[in-house]
Amino acid sequence: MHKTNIKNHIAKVAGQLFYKNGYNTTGVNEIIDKADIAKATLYHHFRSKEAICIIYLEERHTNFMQELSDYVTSKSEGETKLLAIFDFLRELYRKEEFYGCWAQKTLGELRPENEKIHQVIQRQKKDLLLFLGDLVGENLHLISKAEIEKISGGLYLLFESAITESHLHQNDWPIHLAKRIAPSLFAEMQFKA
Amino acid sequence: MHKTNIKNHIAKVAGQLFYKNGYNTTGVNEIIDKADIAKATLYHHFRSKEAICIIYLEERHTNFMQELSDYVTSKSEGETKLLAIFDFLRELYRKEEFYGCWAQKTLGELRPENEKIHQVIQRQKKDLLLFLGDLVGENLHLISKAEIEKISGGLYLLFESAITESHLHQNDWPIHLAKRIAPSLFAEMQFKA
DNA sequence: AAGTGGGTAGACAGACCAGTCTTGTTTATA
DNA sequence: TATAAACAAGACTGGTCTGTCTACCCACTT
Repeated sequence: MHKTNIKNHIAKVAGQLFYKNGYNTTGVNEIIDKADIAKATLYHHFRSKEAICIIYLEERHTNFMQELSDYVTSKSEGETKLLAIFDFLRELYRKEEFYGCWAQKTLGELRPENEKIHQVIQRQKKDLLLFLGDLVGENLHLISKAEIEKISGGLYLLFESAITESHLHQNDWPIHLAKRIAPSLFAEMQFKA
Repeated sequence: MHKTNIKNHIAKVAGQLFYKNGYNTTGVNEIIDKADIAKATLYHHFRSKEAICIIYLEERHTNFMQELSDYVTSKSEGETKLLAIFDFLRELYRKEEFYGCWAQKTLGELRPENEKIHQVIQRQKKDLLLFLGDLVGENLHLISKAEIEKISGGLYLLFESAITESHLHQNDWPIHLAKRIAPSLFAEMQFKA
């Protein structure tokens, strides 16, 4: 273990455990065991378990958005680029250690009075929605903002359930189906480029 | 408290707590406090906390499917009936005590090795999928089974994310949007009746 | 050579967890 | 009226939880 970046190391290990086993069922003792550090070290770097959770959520989100963005950027303009978001999901699904949407999982575990994390997750999903809005705007000849919102919102709904349902059913048919029906969202639209 | 149906009473109270606050963060002590019963009574009726959880999931599901079925039955044939599933969701959303999908919430809290509950939830979602398949078959003139599966699968994906996302965003736009884009799934199909 | 800061190990506190058990009360029914 | 089942109240077991604390180590700088 290189001491250069223990904080990152803790966050990474904790994140893997949170994602796989859930936030509540993962104890700090399990984290320090797996990370091979002392408890005092953990609490030297993080104020609380919840603080680790927030770092975990933000790290995953940043990473996910970056990778998604990189992935679609490499695809050719137009319909291909829009539908590539589902190919990205399929690759994500195929990776070992896929357990659905980390944000939804975490959200479901918290009591409603925990508003801090709820807000973090809401903001992240709005991020995704904005990203899809831009993507639609850049790849379709649309007249109104309303149409962009309708189409990107539709992609968003399909995208989200593709993640969740493929995990639930332990099968990637929701991802393929989402990709297959997505084109009907912009059937009468013209593609750019 | 009428002694006639204490088991149902316990399941109901526990279910409310599980749904609102999460399975793991709800302790049996909280359940017996809120249900106003003794701990021995709880364990007289249920083998374990997990047993209550399974009853809770099954009760919710049965109830939900029955109400959904009743709701759509009352609507006129064709497109109206298919889209009524989203109106049903909107009413569900408006009710107090809406916290998204109980099954997804519960699933996200469990460690992957807990297969029993995972299977229960998988079966329930397949139930819903079958119900939608029947509904589509009865209300659209379709030629192939493949088309029924595509359309009902699409409705399923929209339906599921409408529930989840309306809770996440604390707003019912996902439900309205899902209803609005659903018709593009069967745009070129002919409605029966 | 002394001091400083990030790390280790692990005991500890105080709360809570699921589940068991004992004791006694109420209720229904035979 | 006798009996058994359902329920109440809560002590108790053995364990886990988050978070704090002490005490020590070691590598670095000054």
